[in-house]
Amino acid sequence: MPATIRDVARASGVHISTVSRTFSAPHLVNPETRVRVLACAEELGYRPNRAARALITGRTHNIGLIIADIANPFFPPLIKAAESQARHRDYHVFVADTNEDPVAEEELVHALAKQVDGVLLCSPRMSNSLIEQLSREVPLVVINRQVAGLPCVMMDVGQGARAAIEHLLDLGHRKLALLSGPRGSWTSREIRRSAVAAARSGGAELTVLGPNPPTETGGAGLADQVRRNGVSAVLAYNDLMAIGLIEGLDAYGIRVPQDVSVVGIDDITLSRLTRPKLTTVATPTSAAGRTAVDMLLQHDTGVRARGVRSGTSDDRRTTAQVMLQTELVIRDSTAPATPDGRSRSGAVADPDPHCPAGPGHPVAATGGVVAS
Amino acid sequence: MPATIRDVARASGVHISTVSRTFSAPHLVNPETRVRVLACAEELGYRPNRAARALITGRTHNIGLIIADIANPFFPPLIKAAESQARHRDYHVFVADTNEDPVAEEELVHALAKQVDGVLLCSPRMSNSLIEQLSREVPLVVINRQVAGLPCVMMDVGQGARAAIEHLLDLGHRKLALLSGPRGSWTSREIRRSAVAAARSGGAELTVLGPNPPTETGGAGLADQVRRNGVSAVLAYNDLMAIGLIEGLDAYGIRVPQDVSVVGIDDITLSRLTRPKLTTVATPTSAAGRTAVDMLLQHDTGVRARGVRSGTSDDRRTTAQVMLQTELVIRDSTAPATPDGRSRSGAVADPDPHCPAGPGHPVAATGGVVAS
DNA sequence: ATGAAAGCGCTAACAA
DNA sequence: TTGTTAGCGCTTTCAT
Repeated sequence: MPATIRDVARASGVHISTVSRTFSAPHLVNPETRVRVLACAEELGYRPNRAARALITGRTHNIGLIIADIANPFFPPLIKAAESQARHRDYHVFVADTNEDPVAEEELVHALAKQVDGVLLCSPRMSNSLIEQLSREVPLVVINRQVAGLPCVMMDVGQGARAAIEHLLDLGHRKLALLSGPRGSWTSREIRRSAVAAARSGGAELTVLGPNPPTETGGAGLADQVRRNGVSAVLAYNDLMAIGLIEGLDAYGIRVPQDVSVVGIDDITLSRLTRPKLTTVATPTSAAGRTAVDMLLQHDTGVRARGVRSGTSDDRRTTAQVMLQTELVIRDSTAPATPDGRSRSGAVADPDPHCPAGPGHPVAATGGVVAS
Repeated sequence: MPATIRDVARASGVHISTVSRTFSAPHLVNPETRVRVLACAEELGYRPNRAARALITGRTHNIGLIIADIANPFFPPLIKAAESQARHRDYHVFVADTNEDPVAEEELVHALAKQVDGVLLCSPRMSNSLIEQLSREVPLVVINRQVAGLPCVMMDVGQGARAAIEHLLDLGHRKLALLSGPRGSWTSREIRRSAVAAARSGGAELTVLGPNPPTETGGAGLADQVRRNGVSAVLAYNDLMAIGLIEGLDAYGIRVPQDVSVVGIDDITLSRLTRPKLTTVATPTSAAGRTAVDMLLQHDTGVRARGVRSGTSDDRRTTAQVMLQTELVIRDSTAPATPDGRSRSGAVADPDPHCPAGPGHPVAATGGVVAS
């Protein structure tokens, strides 16, 4: 039986409202009284019931985090950073997994709406209009997607994809392929747009393969197509697909980077641990998680004034949109093309395998506001 | 302004208690009325406020999941499985990360207690007595640890470690090392106990190195010690450390498995993707997550009878303890020892790298009750 | 089958 | 500075 505010009031000989103030507005209570109340509360192990408090204040001190696939190694660092940041601000986090299913996404927002002060929508697959509509039910911050009028945290994968393509171009590759991501993914569209443009302006040919599930299996399954297309270099939607592709190519006896160069996106931990180590576009996922929480909580004064059911919700937060920088990290899965269109094995392809881990590749996390 | 029960009552011309019944006890309401109420609710987008409901029923329909480190690839599959299972049963999940800190663990349980119907404690680092004490504040299910009198979900790492050591013994290794895990880890103690016993009964020498942080870095940092100890085979607390160790050894020019054999524990996705592919003890993490949720919710009738503040909480759940099976998965990081005490490179060390993925290694997830 | 009324734990005017 | 009172959204006796 957890102690209630009444137990504490009784024990310390004051009215419950005094106990309430002791916790939510300490400066309004006599220091001596406060000490006594605090002592009794401590004694009884009393903790304010947040749900009861929320009922009247309108602030739950909870947030929701809706994730496309928790088991995808791209997300855990983001979840970790978001949870950590939220807890620093005394918020708890509901985490929910949609399995990349747009319908589950919507249902989850509805279900969570009443229990949270806001929801972080991470890599949503639903339509823009639906997202806008849901944002009228509960404050939303969108991660990995741009939605007009809503606060968004994006990573500049467009710039990253361009850098990746240009790197491949520099290495002499002229016949490229792009492994695109899931249908409905903003990130995938950005990558595609940027990659196509970069290839064109570089006078190279780029074949788009997809859409595909953003998994290792998704990548492995494309090995045959990549082989038959006769491309010498591939950019994948993410590291998982890139690694899957490398495995798949390996099964055909095609070596990376000697025969084909492969670039991933994300720089998940895994990408430093496979052989060859993956050349990839690092995305600042932890920073994205932190930033999204900050944006959500920024204007969360809560205080839905008692009884005031304003028809005009003019408490619209300033809908900043933040674009986080990405950075190309060159490792061992890319090498110069040979005249016949294949990669050439050489120094770049086989760096000293005995050199220690090295200083690592820093990830730029500087955010620049691109809209407001 | 979300619609409340009163709005629905007004719209459908009934009393709020009828609306309430429509949702929580539909059979008690006239079918025609029910249809009308439901229609109005739908129209208004009404959803019962779970927090308000919890205030009176005592059931929040939330659970807490406390994780040692979300970014450790061991946990995401467990989180995913737990969240999925919880949602199937109409529960939402708070996820919190302790960063392996026992103090954070305790604070988190307190903070979450009022908002959840129970907490899953995953790989807790705090003391048994504290866990028992906390379990009087909120129902607990302990994962990856055995605590007398409490429901626990364990994975049989003891048996796994024994199988791993025996595998190494079979390969002819006689000078072994164990990389132990974090201080306070039940899993680490079990592994150690079992590995020491297995080595002894096999007449082999086993050096225990640790405790260590359960990370890649933790493993890499031990390469020098492993080298100087002149062991020919190593069992690591987990795959991350094993992979880190392999990297670290590589920096010294020591090859795995030719010079040293390495076995991990967990079978995280990563372990199939590194070179060499890691020999490891597969632990059924998804099954553990599902099972833990089931155990927590099994007897969750909730209904803390109104006003009845029973001093004797005799609603103690049956405290079953479940031990999930593990399985040794032999891949490419182990090879026969040579007479001089090093591994010999050979067929086992270098299997056909071009053979496709293969059927994969199934993970036994059959749970056997070992106590009640 | 439905309504009336009390109350879960708490906060926030308002009074004193 | 403290107490009084009303009530957040909901469920649950108890009547009717």
